[in-house]
Amino acid sequence: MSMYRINFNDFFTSAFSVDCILFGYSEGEIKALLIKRAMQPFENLWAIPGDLIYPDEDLEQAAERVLFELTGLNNIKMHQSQTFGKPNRHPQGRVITISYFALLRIEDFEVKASSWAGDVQWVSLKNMPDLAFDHNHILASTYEMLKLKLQNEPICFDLLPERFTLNEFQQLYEFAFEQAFDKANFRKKIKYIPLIAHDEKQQNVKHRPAKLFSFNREQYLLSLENNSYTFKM
Amino acid sequence: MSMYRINFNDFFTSAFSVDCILFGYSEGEIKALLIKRAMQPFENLWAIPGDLIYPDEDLEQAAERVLFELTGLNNIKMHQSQTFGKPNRHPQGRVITISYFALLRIEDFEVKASSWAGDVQWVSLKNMPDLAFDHNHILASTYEMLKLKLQNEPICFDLLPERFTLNEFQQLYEFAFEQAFDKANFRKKIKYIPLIAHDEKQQNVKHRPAKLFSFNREQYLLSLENNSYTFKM
DNA sequence: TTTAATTATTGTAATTTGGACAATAATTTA
DNA sequence: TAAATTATTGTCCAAATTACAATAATTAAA
Repeated sequence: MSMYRINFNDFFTSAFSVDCILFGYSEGEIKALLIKRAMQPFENLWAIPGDLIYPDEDLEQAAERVLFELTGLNNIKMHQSQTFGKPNRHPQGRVITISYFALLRIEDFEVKASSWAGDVQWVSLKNMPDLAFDHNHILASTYEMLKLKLQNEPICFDLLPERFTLNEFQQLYEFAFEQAFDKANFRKKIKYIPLIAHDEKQQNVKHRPAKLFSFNREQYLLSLENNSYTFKM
Repeated sequence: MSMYRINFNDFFTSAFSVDCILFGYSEGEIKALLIKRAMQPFENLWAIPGDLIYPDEDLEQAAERVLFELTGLNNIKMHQSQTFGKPNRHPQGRVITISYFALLRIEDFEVKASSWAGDVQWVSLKNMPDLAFDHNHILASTYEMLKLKLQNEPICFDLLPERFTLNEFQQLYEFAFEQAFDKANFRKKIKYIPLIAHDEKQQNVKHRPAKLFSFNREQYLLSLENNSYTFKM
């Protein structure tokens, strides 16, 4: 919670806000973290966590603060996506909003509604209700950006558990790109991605357990410097 | 020139601005259109054309208006890139700026400094002076975005002349990606890009003239609908 | 008019990648 | 112990990529 909460009108007639889109992956689906607004306007509607930026605050800092205040998520490094500023997107005045996003492992974090958030929940992108403001638009457009990044940067490993099976890895891409891949060919495709093969195996499955892998980030960063490998899916 | 020009202080203590980055290509180099500021702050420094957004104005509309007011360029469709908002990036108060960019053929447009722009000029990215505000940073970061788009969308044809040789086409990519390609292999790479081969040939060269091509945008758009081809370099 | 110089354009052969599909391996459960 | 299930590896063929060579068209100089 911030030290002070200034009145809406103190932001004059124009104001900036940040909207913080958290993407997670569980049960074979990509989900976004939403809050239920316990405040006018759009009271009781689900929304992307977001709020106004203080006049002396850096954008990225604001994104982290707002996310923490509403959901309890702390120290999440956010990436800027796009800025939305239709003159009437906010019913109470001119508010231009800068959207930020981050990816995380749902099971690694605990979320807790606070401040004016009445509830917090992970919602599957395939099952999105009508959201407050232009948040459906913001979310859809940021998801497109996520999919683009999934093809060109190894951010998939921020969504997968720290140790994953090659099948889980494949399923994430099948979900995002809405198409099935051949198992054998998928393994060839990822041949050069630096992975660590562990001795450990999948637990509690009713069939041959798969080997667990993790992403070798150190080696990846090295290869970036060398220009010896560029991630591509 | 707009109908009215409100005082800087009328934008309260916080304001939005747009910065309009125009990329062009000539003499084998990618260039950006800059203005010389005839106004404080940073008077006489070169800068990206940009100005404050009116409180009731759409962002994209603002970008087009500002570009026109400062450079005379009319009806240029701009694409959003990123938003910059460090609290002290503007010496006279809090200004968050949303950067937009567009590509055009330098020889197809005439630019003319007006409003508070003292001069306008195309400047090679390889030879960029110190710019006003954080404009070097904004420009560099938008150029990165341009390079990404050059790989995934056929925007190269917005930079090339309407009719171009395959070599000019190749040189544009060699400039952007700072690497040489094999001529024969480049032609294989672009095999599926829908081009129209004209009977016309290059003029005034001291050697065998190359055939001229143009981009078949209609066919490209059709193939987008069919999902029969996706541009990739 | 011929020839050298220069660049455009096309071709070839070896290698690598990609996709379809089959075979084998390891595990659980009945 | 066998059936079921999924993991993992292999094979074959087509397509793309790479390096490099050959040929074609034009200008300019001899």
